[in-house]
Amino acid sequence: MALERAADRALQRDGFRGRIDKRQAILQAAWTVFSRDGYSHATIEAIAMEARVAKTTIYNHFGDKETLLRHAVAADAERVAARNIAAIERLVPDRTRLRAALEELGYQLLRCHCDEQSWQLRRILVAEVGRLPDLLDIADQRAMSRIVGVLADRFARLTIAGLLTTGDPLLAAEQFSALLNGPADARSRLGTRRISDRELHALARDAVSTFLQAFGPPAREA
Amino acid sequence: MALERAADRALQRDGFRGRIDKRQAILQAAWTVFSRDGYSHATIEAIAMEARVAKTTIYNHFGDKETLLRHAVAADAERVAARNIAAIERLVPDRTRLRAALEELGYQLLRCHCDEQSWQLRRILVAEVGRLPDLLDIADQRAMSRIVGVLADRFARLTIAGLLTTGDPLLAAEQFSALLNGPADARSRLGTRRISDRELHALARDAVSTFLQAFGPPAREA
Amino acid sequence: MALERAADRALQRDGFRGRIDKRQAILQAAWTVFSRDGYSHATIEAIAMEARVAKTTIYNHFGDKETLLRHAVAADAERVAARNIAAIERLVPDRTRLRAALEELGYQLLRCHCDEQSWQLRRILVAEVGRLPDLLDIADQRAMSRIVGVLADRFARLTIAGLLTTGDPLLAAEQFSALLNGPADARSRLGTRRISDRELHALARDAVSTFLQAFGPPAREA
Amino acid sequence: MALERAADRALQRDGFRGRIDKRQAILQAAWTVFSRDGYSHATIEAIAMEARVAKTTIYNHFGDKETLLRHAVAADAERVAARNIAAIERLVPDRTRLRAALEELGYQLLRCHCDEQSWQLRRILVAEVGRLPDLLDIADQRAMSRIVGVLADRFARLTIAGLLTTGDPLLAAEQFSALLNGPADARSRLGTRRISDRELHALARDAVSTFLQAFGPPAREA
DNA sequence: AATGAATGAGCCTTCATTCAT
DNA sequence: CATGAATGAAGGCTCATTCAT
Repeated sequence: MALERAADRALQRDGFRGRIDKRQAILQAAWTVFSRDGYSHATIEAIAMEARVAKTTIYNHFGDKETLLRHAVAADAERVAARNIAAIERLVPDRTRLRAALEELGYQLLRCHCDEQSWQLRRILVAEVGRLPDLLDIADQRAMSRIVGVLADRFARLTIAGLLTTGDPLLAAEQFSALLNGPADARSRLGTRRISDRELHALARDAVSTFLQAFGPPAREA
Repeated sequence: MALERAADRALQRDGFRGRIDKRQAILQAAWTVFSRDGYSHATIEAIAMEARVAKTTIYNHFGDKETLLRHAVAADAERVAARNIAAIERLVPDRTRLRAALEELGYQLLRCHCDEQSWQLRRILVAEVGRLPDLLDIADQRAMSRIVGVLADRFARLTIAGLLTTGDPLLAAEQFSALLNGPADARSRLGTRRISDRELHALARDAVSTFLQAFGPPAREA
Repeated sequence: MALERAADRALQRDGFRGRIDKRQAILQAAWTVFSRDGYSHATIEAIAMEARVAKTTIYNHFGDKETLLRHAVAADAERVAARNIAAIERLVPDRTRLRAALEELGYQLLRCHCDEQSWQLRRILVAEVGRLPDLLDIADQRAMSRIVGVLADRFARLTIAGLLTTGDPLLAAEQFSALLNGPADARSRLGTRRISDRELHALARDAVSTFLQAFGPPAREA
Repeated sequence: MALERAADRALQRDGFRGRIDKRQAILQAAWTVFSRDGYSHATIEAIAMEARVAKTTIYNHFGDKETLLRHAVAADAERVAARNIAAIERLVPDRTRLRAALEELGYQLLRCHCDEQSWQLRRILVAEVGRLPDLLDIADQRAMSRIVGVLADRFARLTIAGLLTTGDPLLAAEQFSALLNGPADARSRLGTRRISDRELHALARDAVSTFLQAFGPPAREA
């Protein structure tokens, strides 16, 4: 809400040093610091320095640390969602190379999932969900739910097109995600270890393989 | 190591400045507080009060907050692992009701997974893995790895018995877990919402269903 | 360096959470407390109270206790040096009453040396030089060295004027100081006991007497 | 006082590991730690470890930290005094090489004065004299006063023997010490820097030179 | 709206000291 | 007497937050 107010004056004058918009700078800096240090260890001062802004300015814009976190999380969730959805929407229903297409999609989703930024978002969510439960709402409605939703849509269309056999596209979408992310989480040691591209491809292949045996096209694919 | 020293005097009277088993009391209290408040928000003082002990006593036993966390995590991981493994080992290879048995196993694992204690352990791990990477090692080697390992063993036996078709039992175990936990995580809103028993059963059924289509017995079971 | 920033607003009103010149107030309070209690026994809280300032303000200005000590020592060394040098510069080369003039100088230097403030500075230096060796540099270059240097200059001029016979004016200055301070230190029990003015005069006389026999004017004074 | 009680049983039985006497071990350890870390930074625990003794044992023997310090200081003062006095007593009244003998004495006294242990004793005295004034009495009556006293005696004898001209041997002794130690203190940066033997000899020569011009034999020695 | 200075609450940790055996 | 465990009282330092300009 307050997030937009600033956008309007994003182009206004502003004395000295060229600057995009303080509010934006703060949000970026906040995310940088929050995701680097975790919410509790992050300090407003660090964020202020990163944003080249006085501490008080942050308070003027966001009121307090929690609110700042909420805004930062919202912004990041948006970014994360955008990347995931873009990947999903590249999935074309092509009868002849369904498996390849799904594998490519799986790979792309895994890349998003294993990205540092994604991990950091999840880390903060998990860490703070006890104290700040609404954080999850924010992130969920901007990223998680939307992503699975879009994926389910795709699967529904593929089902209609006779390429998949999903009684419940949403369930299929959830399981597709789970088959991708579950093993990846284990292998990346909660995002601590980088997973090579080759490994990612392998993970995608395994997931798709299982997925297709359960939800593959009606007749063939025994 | 030093963890056992205390056990010896576990039976003493309580005396004035009693001693029963302070170490154990501290460990329990630590876990209570850590998992309730998160590592950073937890204070040694709160733990001391919870354990009915002087703050310094904690330092005498564990040195510092981090070390205390490590010990507490280790202890809890042990508990979590025990419960999971017990559930797995109850899985009997019975040809006629394989599906029912797997569903029961899935349900039990889900109950473990969705248990508050489990969630708290995971929360702390995820939250602090950046700053304290060895925490993951501790938990992984005491719980996560062991659990998947035992599960894989089971699947291997079932494969040999001709009840499953798993080329790579470890992969099967990972995917089985993923199919269970992934959807559960989403539905429980990262452990924030309790999932009803009925829901858990449903989740188990869905997971097993997909699982069996991929890894079911060779001939039958279309 | 940062020491001056505050000077600029030295004239402001006092306001509610006044500001007059906190930095200066802190420095003074710090010296009061440090020299009263010694570095280790002094607490930041005591200093804060003495300066009527919040503890944090001290940290904002000086970063930590050590740095605060360094600044306080520097400030005090400056004061001590000023007094000593002023005394030395009052020494006029007068042929007829050289002895009287030297005795007066000796007396003045002893007064400086035996002053509480001087003793406190020395106490802290000696006590902490092990842990904080650079303290000595600070004090030395602001007080000790300068003082002996100025004294040596004076003696050099007197030598040129034929009033003294100092092959090495610096040595003469050092020995002059030593003859004054050494006995004074013993008599004052490391600054614990006040020495009466009569005693100080006597000490000066003894020192000058010995000094002149070694460095007195060329011809006479066998 | 309590110091002697233990000495009596120094040879008694004592269970286990061969040991000289716990009390003695504690005293040594105390001095080691006190002089290494300074009184405030020294911890009873460190002393206990150094002495291979339980903390409580220290309390059994000495009651509290201050008392322990007093005893340790007393013991060390004794040691320091012994070394100094030994040096002084080696001074023989020899007409033909008085200067050489004095220089040798000066050199020996400087070595004592500049010794680490001496500095540490002085450091602690100076640091704590405010809070624990009786420390000075202890050290003074066991070391400082005795040393100057013995030196004054020597000078008195030399005066009677016609080798020196000291109206007040005590003054002469004090000034002799001052001429030695004053410059040495400056050059050693309060005991921080080691002074080479050559330098020490030079310092002794300078001191003796001035000293003899003031207190040399009656007629000769211009 | 932006800033520099100041604040108060609190946290981790240390240490001299005391119990109970 | 010696010991291991436990304690209470601080102390240094950090941080979110607020004034006053």
